[in-house]
Amino acid sequence: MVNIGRKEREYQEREQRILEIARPMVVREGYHALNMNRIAEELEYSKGTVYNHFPCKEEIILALAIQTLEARTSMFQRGAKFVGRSRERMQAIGVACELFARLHPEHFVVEQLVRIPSIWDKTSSRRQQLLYRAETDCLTLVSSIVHAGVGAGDLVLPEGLNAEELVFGLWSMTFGAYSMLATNSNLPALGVVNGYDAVRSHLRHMLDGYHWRPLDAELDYDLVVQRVLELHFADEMAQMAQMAMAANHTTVD
Amino acid sequence: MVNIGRKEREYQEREQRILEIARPMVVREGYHALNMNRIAEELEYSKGTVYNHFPCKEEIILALAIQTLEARTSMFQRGAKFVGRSRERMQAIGVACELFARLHPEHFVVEQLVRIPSIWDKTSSRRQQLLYRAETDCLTLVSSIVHAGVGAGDLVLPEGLNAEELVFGLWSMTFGAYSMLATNSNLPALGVVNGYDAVRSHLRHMLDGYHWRPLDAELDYDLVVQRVLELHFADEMAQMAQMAMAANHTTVD
DNA sequence: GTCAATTATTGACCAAAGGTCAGAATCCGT
DNA sequence: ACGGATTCTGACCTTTGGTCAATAATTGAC
Repeated sequence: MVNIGRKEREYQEREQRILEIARPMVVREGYHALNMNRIAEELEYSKGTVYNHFPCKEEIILALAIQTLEARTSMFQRGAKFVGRSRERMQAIGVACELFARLHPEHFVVEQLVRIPSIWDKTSSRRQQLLYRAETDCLTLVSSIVHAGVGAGDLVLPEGLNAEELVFGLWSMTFGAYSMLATNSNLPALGVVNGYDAVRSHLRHMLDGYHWRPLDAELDYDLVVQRVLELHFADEMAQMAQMAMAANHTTVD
Repeated sequence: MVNIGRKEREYQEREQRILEIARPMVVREGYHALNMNRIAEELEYSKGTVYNHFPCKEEIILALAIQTLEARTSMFQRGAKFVGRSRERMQAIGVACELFARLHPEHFVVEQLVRIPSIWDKTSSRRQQLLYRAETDCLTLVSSIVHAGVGAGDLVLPEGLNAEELVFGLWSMTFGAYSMLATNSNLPALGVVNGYDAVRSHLRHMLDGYHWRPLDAELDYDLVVQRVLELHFADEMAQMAQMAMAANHTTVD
């Protein structure tokens, strides 16, 4: 049965290659440039073979979105390893979330696309379930920290709001803000100078509003961020520094 | 010159009709169903004439988005008429925002679409400027309330955060949350039972976090919402009630 | 090693849809 | 009524998502 194994492996590898080819197409040139002919060409297989893997173009988008979510969850998991009180660990998730958005803006484009009804509706419910599963995994990770906070007595949820709904709020804020930062070039003209700083401030004040202890005034969360970065995201911090340097150079030039 | 006037008027009316035809197409059947041939057919003019008005399909989406933003701004303006302290007036904007999202979910689809780079990039910078202008008008209205709050001493903005960035936070939260509520049917399964209530709670707690007086504990904002609805959105309240009744009926049936 | 059955691959083909433009139709001032 | 300007038309072109009958490759029984 070693041959069946090889076949299967080759099939999986080709599926990955299709996604590797498709992602930069979507990211660099937009949804319209995602072209089945071009994918087949770059893959060096015929179009029919590509359609053997994905029944339609939209299914590729969905597959990319699932990968994206998995990548984000794994980033969140690294943040969640931070040892500390519940709100510190939530701050660690926030660090992971911001890093993910800033280092991999390409993932965001895909997440926005997959929400478009005319794209979503063309995909198979099998893969839709996979995305839902990935989404659940990510949300469960975050809401477990909320539950821990409630359990430790650091947080009291107001009546009529459950832990998942609180996470929904954090998710909405980051999704909305990072989407706009990635796509709305009018923001600086509107007076939004540093969007990422603003998001961090909003999240912190929102959790303060819910009285999640220790409050911002009771603990230096900037220090927590520093420690999270050093302990769990050293590589990403270096990448960010490199990006900042590159940006400086182009500004100077 | 009365004839030139008539011509011009007919041209404008036809442009409106194109948008009236296009909106339900996008809303009911999605972006893919927005079809220039069908528009021409329903308009009872040839395709070339439609292209006289809009150089490409995407330009129609952008025009719809501008209309949407104008409709939202006018709703916000009605809310802003509420007489009270700054945070009460911000609450009135919140009421307008939620009503707009719930009563006109079709507008949301368009706002999401126009952010897609592959759509945005195909539009004329002339119309892009129009959208930016409409966006500025809306944001300015809201940020003027923040400024009023600061001026009255009810709100002290933390260092490094300006009024526009605070509004950006409210905007991100509502945009992100209402987008997801409109497109992610997995939310109830994730535990998000009542998304709209959650958003209201988040906004309130966020503003509490910023210590915008009077705090939630110092004033009954549910009562403010009631008064805003009665004073400025009586029609919309009736519509909501009707929608709720219709939903009940289908549930019962 | 051979061969038939099964499976995988191909690329010509189709239909749908965005976009163009030369000519037809209409309008308008004289 | 006329001629020039403007507007409108729809046949036509191109691109591209998607199909499927024909072909090639693989496999396993003998």
